[in-house]
Amino acid sequence: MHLESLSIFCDVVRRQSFSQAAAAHSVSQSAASQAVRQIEQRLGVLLIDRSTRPWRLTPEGKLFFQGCQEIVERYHELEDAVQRRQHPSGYTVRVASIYSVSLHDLTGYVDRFQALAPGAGVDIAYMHPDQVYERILSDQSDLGLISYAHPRRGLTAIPWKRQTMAVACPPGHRFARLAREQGGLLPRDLARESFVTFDRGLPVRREIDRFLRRHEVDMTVVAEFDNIENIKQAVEDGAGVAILPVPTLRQEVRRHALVTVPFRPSAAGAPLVRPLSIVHRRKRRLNPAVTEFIKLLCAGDAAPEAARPPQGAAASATAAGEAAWTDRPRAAAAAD
Amino acid sequence: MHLESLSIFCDVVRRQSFSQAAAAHSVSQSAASQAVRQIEQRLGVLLIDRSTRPWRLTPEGKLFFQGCQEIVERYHELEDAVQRRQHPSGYTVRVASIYSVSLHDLTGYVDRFQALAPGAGVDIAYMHPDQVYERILSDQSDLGLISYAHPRRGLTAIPWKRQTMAVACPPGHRFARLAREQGGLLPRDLARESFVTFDRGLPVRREIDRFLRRHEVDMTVVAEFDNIENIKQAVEDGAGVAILPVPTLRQEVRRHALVTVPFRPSAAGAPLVRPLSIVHRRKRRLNPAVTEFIKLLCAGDAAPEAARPPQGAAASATAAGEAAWTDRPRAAAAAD
DNA sequence: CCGCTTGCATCTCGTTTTCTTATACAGGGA
DNA sequence: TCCCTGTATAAGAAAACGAGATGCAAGCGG
Repeated sequence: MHLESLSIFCDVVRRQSFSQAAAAHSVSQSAASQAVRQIEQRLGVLLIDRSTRPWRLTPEGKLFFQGCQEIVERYHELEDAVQRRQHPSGYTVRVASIYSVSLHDLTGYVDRFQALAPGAGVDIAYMHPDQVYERILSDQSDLGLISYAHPRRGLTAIPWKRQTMAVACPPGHRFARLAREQGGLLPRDLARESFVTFDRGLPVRREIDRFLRRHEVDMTVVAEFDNIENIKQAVEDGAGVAILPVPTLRQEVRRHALVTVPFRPSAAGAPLVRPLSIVHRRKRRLNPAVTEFIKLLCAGDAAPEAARPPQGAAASATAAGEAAWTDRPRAAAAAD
Repeated sequence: MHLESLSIFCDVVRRQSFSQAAAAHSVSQSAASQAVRQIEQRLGVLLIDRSTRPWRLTPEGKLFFQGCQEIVERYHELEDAVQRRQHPSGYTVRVASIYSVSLHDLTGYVDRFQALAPGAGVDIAYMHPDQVYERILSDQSDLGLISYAHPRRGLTAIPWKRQTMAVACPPGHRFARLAREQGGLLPRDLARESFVTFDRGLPVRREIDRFLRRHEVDMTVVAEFDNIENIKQAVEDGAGVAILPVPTLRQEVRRHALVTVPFRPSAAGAPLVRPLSIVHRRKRRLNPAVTEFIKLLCAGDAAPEAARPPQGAAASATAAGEAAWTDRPRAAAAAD
């Protein structure tokens, strides 16, 4: 019997819901249903009486639930204990991040983490997204922070943040006035504007293009770069405007080198966001310190459940290019 | 994590041997090795230090072993408890058996079982082997007793007995004297003898033919039946001799209707035996009462471990047509 | 009273995992 | 040194798993 199945069963009972338990375990409702059924079949005992609505635990179900709960918990504690023994004092969580997750975003978490777990440390390294994947797979880092996570053999991604994207332009640009006067601009205001953007083939570029196409806006691409820094530089130099994640513009805005102009909520479709994900090696139990750090990262954020929104349940948040995933053979690398 | 893997790990530790633990769990040595490795990989911790010989548990391994042992045991108890609650008092073990497993073989076990588990009962039904399979698969019986068990989707077989086969002939037959004077006969004594045997296509027939071929004996087949009773009748009627499992001849020998003439241990190859197996539905946890009954059946018999002998380990017992199996798509039905 | 929504079960099918067989490799004993 | 025993590893096959689609039944709002 799979311990994960037992855990799902416990969750189903606690939440009185298959679908919620499924979501909590990042599997489809179907999988949760099958997991419980499998237990029942193996035991030859009905644990949940589905004839009544809402369903109830059978007496056997109650008994099994109580035992199960303890067994699952004990096992998790055992794993913790074994792993902690290996790293007796503190453990340094090794994080590999893409450049464009600003230091600023992370230092807060790191401080809180070190306060919370004295003796533990966090070691953050910034690098190209391809390198992030590599470091995770080669076990040089525990966690990776990337944007537009895409399935890769042996990796699991947890949705983290969704950064709103806005237009960036020099302070003297006519858009800057628009921002002040109207509080933002509409996509069609961008028509025929000079545009500095990402390389074709990057997921973020595809998202932006899709957005512009949806709003039937035609911009004039004057430059393409494979990273945000170059784009910002080009915009500062007056090459044109860009569409970038707001948090990545903090520095430039503060020193008045650039201005961010948000989109005004428009009728057509979802706003433009850049999804950031936490990735880690799949099928591997994370060190307690690492788990703690992930919890911290996710706490107070949009996605507290480290879950994929599968099937019917909560499939809304997924705008276009992004969804939580747990590896799956495909291709291409994202850089931005 | 699979509880079965944890259980295997515990067994590996207890027996200080991967191969023995594998055998005890009816899997290949390879599978046991992989199971342990999988646990280690998931934990990211080495549990067994293989650099020394014999290998030893690492400190983490010791810790994990202790916890594991308890968790596995607790889970088994939980399953027991849940199943027992469903059948509060006694449970009747429903056995489906082929005709030729004599009542005599079983009554002893049944008595012992009822003494051991008061309140429990055993319900034995005799039928054609095809029906035995059917009853197991349709959950009308808990256990089946069959000969020459062959893989079937959804069934698991446990080797039970290996019945020695001998020549059966009328008391007046010349073989009867041979038996008295020489204590048995050699395969070649059978040459050109009139032979009553099983239908072609039955596994038992194939085994017998193989045996005769190995000893280069050519018999004259005078009649073929698909069941033992008819064969015995024909032999009693003087149609010829037959080769049958000794225990199935008990009645006829006692009332001096037939004589069994054993084969004298001859040089060439294995003796002729009929393997009997206990089959049950696969992937299904057996009721405690059923487990108990199986234990009883196997106790004091040749195959105390309910195990297949895979790979290097203990592959000896398997003569020719038989091996323990856990389903596997093939075809054909056995009757005898 | 009826169509709609919600929640779970079931089916199918592609993917992943797991297992077996075959083989390599390392220590220990003759 | 060579064989024998015990474990690891590789490759291919088989089984299990899980997602998505669909079915179905019960509550719910009009």
